[in-house]
Amino acid sequence: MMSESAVVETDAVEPSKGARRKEQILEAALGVFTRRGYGDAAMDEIAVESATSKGGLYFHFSSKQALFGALLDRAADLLMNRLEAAVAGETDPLRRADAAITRALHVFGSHRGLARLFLIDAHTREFAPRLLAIRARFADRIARDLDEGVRLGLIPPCDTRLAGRIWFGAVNEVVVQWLVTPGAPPLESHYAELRAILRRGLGASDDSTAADVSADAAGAAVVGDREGQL
Amino acid sequence: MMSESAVVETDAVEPSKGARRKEQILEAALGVFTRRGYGDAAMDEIAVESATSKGGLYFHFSSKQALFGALLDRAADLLMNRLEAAVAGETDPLRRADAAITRALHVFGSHRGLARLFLIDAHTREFAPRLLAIRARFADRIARDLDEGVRLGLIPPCDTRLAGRIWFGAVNEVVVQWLVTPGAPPLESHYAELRAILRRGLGASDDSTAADVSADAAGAAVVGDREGQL
Amino acid sequence: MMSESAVVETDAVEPSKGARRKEQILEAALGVFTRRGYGDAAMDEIAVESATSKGGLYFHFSSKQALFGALLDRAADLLMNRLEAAVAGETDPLRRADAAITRALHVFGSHRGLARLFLIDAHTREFAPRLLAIRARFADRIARDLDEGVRLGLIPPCDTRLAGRIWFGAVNEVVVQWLVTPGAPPLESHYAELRAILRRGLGASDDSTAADVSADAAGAAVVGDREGQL
Amino acid sequence: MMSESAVVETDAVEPSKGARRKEQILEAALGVFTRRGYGDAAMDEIAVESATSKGGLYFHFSSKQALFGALLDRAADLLMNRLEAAVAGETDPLRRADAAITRALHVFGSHRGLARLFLIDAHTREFAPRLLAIRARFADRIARDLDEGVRLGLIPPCDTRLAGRIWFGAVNEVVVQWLVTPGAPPLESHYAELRAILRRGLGASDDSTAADVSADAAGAAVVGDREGQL
DNA sequence: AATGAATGAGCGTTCATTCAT
DNA sequence: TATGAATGAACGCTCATTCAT
Repeated sequence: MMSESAVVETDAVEPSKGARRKEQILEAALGVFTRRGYGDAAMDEIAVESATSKGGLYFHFSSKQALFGALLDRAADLLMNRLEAAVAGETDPLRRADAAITRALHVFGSHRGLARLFLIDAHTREFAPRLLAIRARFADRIARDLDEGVRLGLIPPCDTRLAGRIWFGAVNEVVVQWLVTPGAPPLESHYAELRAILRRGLGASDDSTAADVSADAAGAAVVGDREGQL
Repeated sequence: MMSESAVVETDAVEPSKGARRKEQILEAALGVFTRRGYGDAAMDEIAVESATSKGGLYFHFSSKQALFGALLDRAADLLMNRLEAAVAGETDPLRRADAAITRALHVFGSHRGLARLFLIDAHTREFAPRLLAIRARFADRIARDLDEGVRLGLIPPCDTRLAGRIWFGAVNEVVVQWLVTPGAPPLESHYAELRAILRRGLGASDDSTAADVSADAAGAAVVGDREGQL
Repeated sequence: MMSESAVVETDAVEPSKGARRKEQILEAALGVFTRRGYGDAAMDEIAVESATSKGGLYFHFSSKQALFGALLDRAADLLMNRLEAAVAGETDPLRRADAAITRALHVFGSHRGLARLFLIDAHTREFAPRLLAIRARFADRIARDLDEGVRLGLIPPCDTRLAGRIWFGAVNEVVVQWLVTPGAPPLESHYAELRAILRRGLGASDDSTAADVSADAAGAAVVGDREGQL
Repeated sequence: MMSESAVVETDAVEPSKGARRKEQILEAALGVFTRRGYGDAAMDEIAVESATSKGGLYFHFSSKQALFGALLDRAADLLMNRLEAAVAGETDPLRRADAAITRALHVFGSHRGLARLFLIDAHTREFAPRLLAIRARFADRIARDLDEGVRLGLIPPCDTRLAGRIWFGAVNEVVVQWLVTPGAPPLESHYAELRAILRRGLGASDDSTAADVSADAAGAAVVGDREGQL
């Protein structure tokens, strides 16, 4: 309906043909990297899958590494935007942190490919700095809210940076286990308890009325497991 | 016949020349995989480093993958032995779980290469099942103690498997961040707070008299950063 | 008919826009071929340097080879014009030959890039015939004067074609050595002795009053080392 | 007969299989480089022609450049050995220089491929230093004898290094013209006059009794145009 | 006339694996 | 057992050339 064209126009006034091509390539690349892992992904396959040519790939991206990097950056931006959006509706700092984590779980849960990219494939010498930055952004996002929580007396003082990392690590591991376990129950089934454990770990009271992601997921286009899509 | 018992002996008493050769190769392989990552490690280099030949490598291990797998298994066994040893001295289940985690941190902290291998490089399609099993062993180790803690009323009932994963994830992330951050403060500086957060997360009282790693590090042969050694 | 004279005009009066474009491209091409050598010169770079596009290049020249060929021809014409001009002022045949060689040394000496192009890069199967023709023109130029010298009894009869080649070869080698020797003394420092050796080789008396290049260099626009310019 | 095994043993006691392989490759490489020029020669073709595999090529030579370089070095050594041998029989310095040049003409004349390699293909940025060194060796060889000639008063003093270059350049050009001219008369037909011109150029008397190459070519295995052979 | 995105054959190089010795 | 020369498929990347606009 109306909202559809509205959404399209949000991004830019009709993406140029060049931009669309680039998008095509990124999409194909996500698929191939996801399926094969960085090392085993062949530019040839990405070329075929994106219905272009090897030369075309190199016209738009200067190298395999650059292509993967672009994918990573784009995914990071998107993820952070999602988190910011999820957090925007909350004022209580702990509930903001909650919301960020829950949304992250949610996004990864509906995008296995993205999750693989981020949490597994990117762990290579050459992408370490980029990945480090991304993880830092996430941990900061959490730590900032926790700091605020400390300031308001909601939780006792602690090393909030470390706590942010712990939270990220916990989410990460839960997602990775779920990623590599075929037939595992949906990620959602762990939301509540994960959240509770993390909150309690910081000495906050367990808040069972916490933000419900499935409620505010309005624009989040989460349809099952749409691989290769963000 | 004769040869069979001979083969059996290789495992325990007087390592045969063949077993020693295998050991030599595994040691060299650990070094190379550690330095270069799985993908960039060359069999050539392992051959040179183990003072054998490429043919020799393939006599003892059927493929690069098999070699890496063997390394992973061996390292996992050693790691778990360390954890069991650390845990053996404790009777209180929570302190046992504590001790396991602290020892894990400790081992990784003194063996960056090993940590990379386990926590990063092994994340490839082909090693997923093996890695999964290893992580499960670790999470189980924790979960078993937590179950006992619940049984004894030390902590309220909870999904202890999930908790195990959370603990592992937290440790994992803290170690990885430390791995990729040059000049980071020693891992030890985070022991206390990490432990506290995790314990509190399960509703246990903060136990400041918890097992001290530096005390039970007796057999831990932690000399600087002896890469390529367990 | 009409169009013919029009075409002719492009060569002399008011260069059409198209001809100017072609000139632009040839100039850029000279620079790039000179800098990189034929094999490593990229059409892309020539396109950028000539402020055109790849398509534009191919509109004016059917292929890379054709472009290089055109360059070679143009350069040859220019070089020969220079030689003819240098020779024009002399009536004594031996001094004419002298002048041609000296001027050649001079032109190459002030245009290293041109020298590379002619004396080195053009030695490829595909340009062999063109290059052969150019060398032949030069050798002929010399041989013609030598023939005249023989006719006048200035030198004893000899194989003047061979002598022309020898003279060219000597010049060539002296220039090439100078090209590839960084910090070599200026080419000029070898003029006198080279000339003497060549003349004597044909049994001519050494003529120390021979044409002085610096004197007749009037129109030779030798400003430092203006690569990419003739 | 007898002499055959004797010849084989001259070089070394039965060339090892590895050395033979290397020889095989060098021979094939000479053929391909000669036929296609350095830039257009494909390692694939060399592999096929040497009845090995691409991997085999790279086992013996670390790169295409290295392979070409080895060829160049080997050829240079052989050429210089030939020249030294030709020179050995002469005591008169001018006749020594004569002999060197005549032999060079002779060797090139019977090995077009070698000539191409040396005088044409090697003129690339990357081989410039190597080539320079080789040319310098040749020019030195000549210059040394000329110096001696000056010392003995056979020729008046002159810049013998320059003279060496001139001689080399003359030979070079005569050979190159012959190389690229199909159906040209044999190089030999120019020996006498070339020699005379060069000698006279230095003020030496024309010595028509000079060393005759065809006479001392005894062990030189010059059979028509045996390309790909040294 | 001119543009520049797109093509695709081809390149040099690598490396896990094999096998005659 | 052990060696190391040999293999060959596969890879990332380049670049002259084409063509819709």
